[in-house]
Amino acid sequence: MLTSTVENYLKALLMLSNQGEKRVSTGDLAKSLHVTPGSATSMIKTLAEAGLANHKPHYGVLLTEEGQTLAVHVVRRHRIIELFLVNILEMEWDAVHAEAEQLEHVVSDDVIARMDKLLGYPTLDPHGDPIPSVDGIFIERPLHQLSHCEEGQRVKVARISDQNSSFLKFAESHGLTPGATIEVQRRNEHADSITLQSNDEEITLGFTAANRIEVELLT
Amino acid sequence: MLTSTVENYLKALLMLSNQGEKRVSTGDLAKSLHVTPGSATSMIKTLAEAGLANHKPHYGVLLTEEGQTLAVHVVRRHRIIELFLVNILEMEWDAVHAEAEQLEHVVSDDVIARMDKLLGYPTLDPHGDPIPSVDGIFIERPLHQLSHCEEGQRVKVARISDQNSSFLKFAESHGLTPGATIEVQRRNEHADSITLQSNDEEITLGFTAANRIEVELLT
DNA sequence: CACTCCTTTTTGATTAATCAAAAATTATAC
DNA sequence: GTATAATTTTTGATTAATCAAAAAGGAGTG
Repeated sequence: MLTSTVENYLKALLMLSNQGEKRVSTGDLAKSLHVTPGSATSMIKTLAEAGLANHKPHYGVLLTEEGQTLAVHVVRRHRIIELFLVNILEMEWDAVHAEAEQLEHVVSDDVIARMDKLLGYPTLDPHGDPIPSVDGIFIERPLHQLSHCEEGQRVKVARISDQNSSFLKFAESHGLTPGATIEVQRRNEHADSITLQSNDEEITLGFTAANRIEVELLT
Repeated sequence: MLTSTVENYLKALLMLSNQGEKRVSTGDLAKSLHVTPGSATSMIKTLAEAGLANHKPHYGVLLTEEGQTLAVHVVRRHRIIELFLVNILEMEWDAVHAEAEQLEHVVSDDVIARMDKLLGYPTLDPHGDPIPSVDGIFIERPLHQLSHCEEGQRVKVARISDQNSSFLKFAESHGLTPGATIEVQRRNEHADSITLQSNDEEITLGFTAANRIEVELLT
């Protein structure tokens, strides 16, 4: 069996490579896992020896087919657990990421299958991220970044791609949760900001924050 | 935070000492955790240095107040998780022990509190073992060992004190689950066996097996 | 008291994961 | 085409947990 640490490296590699599209640098990997570059290098070697990654020294790493499959399964476990914690145990959506981070490494496939069933075979987690199927298929929707929307555009919030608890709390407090409908009032390139109508309040977000909110365009 | 390994040693010490009644020998501890005596000795030292256990070299270990409190909390987590897996996720009662063994080390107190609430603040786990309260109180019932019951005695199964999956499967298949009512038909000291009427079948158990079944006497 | 037996402790090695700091490599600049 | 900067890799140490095997300790027997 894989250690939690190995699973975390696999998951990070999956994310940083954009599901295997591009090579990942040692430095980026190290940063994303909060370890030193030396630690990343040595784990990369371990993964390569185990046939889970492909390493060209000084030119980055990429998961092998096998590594990618394992990584996708960790992501699947993570997202099913998150939804379970929110829907069944009624946890706050900003707290479940940290909890799932721990559970994903120890929960058996049997338990995941039962959670999946109890949840009605969901396809999206509480943050709007797709839940890969058992055979590792991601169903990606064609989404747009809120930061790129034009004035007057009405949109449906589809996904918050930031797991930071305080950002999630902030988003929720302004009605920016998956499923919510909002309208872009104004955008100001110079001020680097976009103003939205959400429920009956008006909020202005910087582009960096608006970047983390993905939407579906309406009408 | 404590490592899973430390938590497992604490739990084993709690059990082997009969909730702190008697000192535990290094050998017994090692055996119960499937490690060599040397490993046990070195962990005992670690626990003693951390103030979680009291070690008299060559004369056994005992948990300190602090160690005992921590151990009881691990047991509480374990048993709530077991009941959750059976009642909410509908797992088989013989499979939940192994799963809970993993989960007990990573599930947060918040999740345990939510499971506890969802289950209706239960006091017994699926095997009839008491679930300690948040403040560490065990409610022990006055139970009898089935092996000591007399002929003609009608009893209610209260607890199966064996977590072995195949034994649990066997017990269940003969109706020997907590809550079931059975009657002692015969006991035979020489044959080391006891014969029971359970549902509409008759089964004979050796005393060793009957020892693991605890009961409440009826009428 | 000495001898043996059994248990416990100690010692030295190993594995996974990490870090800090030194060395090597690649990329960039002039 | 050498020097400089940035990144990556290597090296050597550390920590937690373990094992195998050697050494030490306690208990019972004669």
